[in-house]
Amino acid sequence: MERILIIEDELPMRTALQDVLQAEGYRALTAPDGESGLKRALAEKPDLILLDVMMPKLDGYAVCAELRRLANPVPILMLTAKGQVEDRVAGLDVGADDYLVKPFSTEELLARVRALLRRSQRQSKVPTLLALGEVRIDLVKQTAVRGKKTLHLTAKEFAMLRLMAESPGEPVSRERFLDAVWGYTAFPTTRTVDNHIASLRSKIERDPEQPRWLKTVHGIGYKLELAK
Amino acid sequence: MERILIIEDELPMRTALQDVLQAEGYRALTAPDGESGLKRALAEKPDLILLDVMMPKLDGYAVCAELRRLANPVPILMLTAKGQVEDRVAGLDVGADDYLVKPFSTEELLARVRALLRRSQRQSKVPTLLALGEVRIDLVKQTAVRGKKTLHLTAKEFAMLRLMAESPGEPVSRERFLDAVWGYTAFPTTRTVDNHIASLRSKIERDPEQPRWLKTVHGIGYKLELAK
DNA sequence: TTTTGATTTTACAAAACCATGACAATCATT
DNA sequence: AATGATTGTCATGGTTTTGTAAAATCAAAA
Repeated sequence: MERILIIEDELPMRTALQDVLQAEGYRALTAPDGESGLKRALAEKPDLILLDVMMPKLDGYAVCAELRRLANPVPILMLTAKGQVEDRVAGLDVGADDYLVKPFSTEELLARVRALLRRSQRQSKVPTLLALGEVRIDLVKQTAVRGKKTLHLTAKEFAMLRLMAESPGEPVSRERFLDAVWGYTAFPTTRTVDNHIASLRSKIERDPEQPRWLKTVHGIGYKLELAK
Repeated sequence: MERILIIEDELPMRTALQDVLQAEGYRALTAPDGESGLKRALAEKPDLILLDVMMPKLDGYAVCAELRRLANPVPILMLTAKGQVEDRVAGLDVGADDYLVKPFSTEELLARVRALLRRSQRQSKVPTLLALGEVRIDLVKQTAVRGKKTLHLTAKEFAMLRLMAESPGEPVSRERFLDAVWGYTAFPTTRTVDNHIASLRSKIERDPEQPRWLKTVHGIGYKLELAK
């Protein structure tokens, strides 16, 4: 699940943003001023930054400018006080990706957050086509076929495959499955992961009891073994 | 690399636009007024023009009108001052392709720039005509027929089809529908999307209960399956 | 204003999917 | 081989998601 850093000095606002984002399933990190925010941004590499303009010590422009000076491409959504044109120009100048003028609605915030995250996701490079014997899986279109017969996998199953495909051959722990696939707002037991794995195997393995691709790593979790 | 001509008299705005576009990997050309802008447009044949409305000498409308009079098909994105409705109408009247009301966000700007560039690129490659069995849909003219009978689709329905047709076979989430079709300032429920899909199906599917083209992707959203 | 059509909301049933716990099988270690 | 821990599997009940009709709302045109 995506991690979003909130840099905002006013406590009520900070808390409100945190709540909204967490309720939506994002992991929210916070910093109460520009200085610590900058540090945190560099240390934790969030997927997105919500950045207040008006702050003591280092203001939003300065944080943004410094991140860009360090060639950090993290998407930045600036939160500015009432629409002043200079604000906007200054924001664009220092490299913010989008702007939101206070007061704004929760929905509008979330829509912009989604849009920015989507944009940066599109640039990531995960293999989208898996070839497992005569089974072909398209992780983008979310389709799977065995020869000519289409296999029906569920959204969770695709998400699990996607996670394993990110690091082929490397074991993925049940905890990691839960964090990445289920997010931070749902808490099933690790047993649930096993069930989904079993279901996946019954669909993509020729002999589910002797899996060729979806291997168990005893004491750890599971891994996806690509052609070899 | 696409070349974008910025015709804008205010220096800070011009510079900001230039920076944003260059950061995004476009080549940005500039002109400080309508007269030189028009010359430059004709001389350098940019792939897109950002055109401010309010300018000394030749204003944006005049530039746009003149280009069109010369049968120049370059995509034009008009930049208009805050909420003057006449601006919009007038802009589209003289042949602009899209318009953006100041103040706007970087993300909005880039989204429209991308959309316009995509559209002009696609005009040669991907047909704007969808063939779904005996149903034919023209996404540009916004017309649809089943055999000889014309089907009446609404604006929202065309917009949804267009979004899905951009990435045939790939699932489009309800959030993405809402963000892309409804925008960042209107927030219907995700249920609304379903209703529009149902309506679309009833019009374009032979058997809406067993859709051949407009498929559900459980847990995600919908996708448009083109001929296979 | 009234009309008309589009859009959104609401509500509920149906379908698809998921989580859980029990127990069996397997594994790693002694 | 015995033991304790881990994993596989199944049935079951519950939850979420989706389809769709009907009502409410909205907006533009007449």
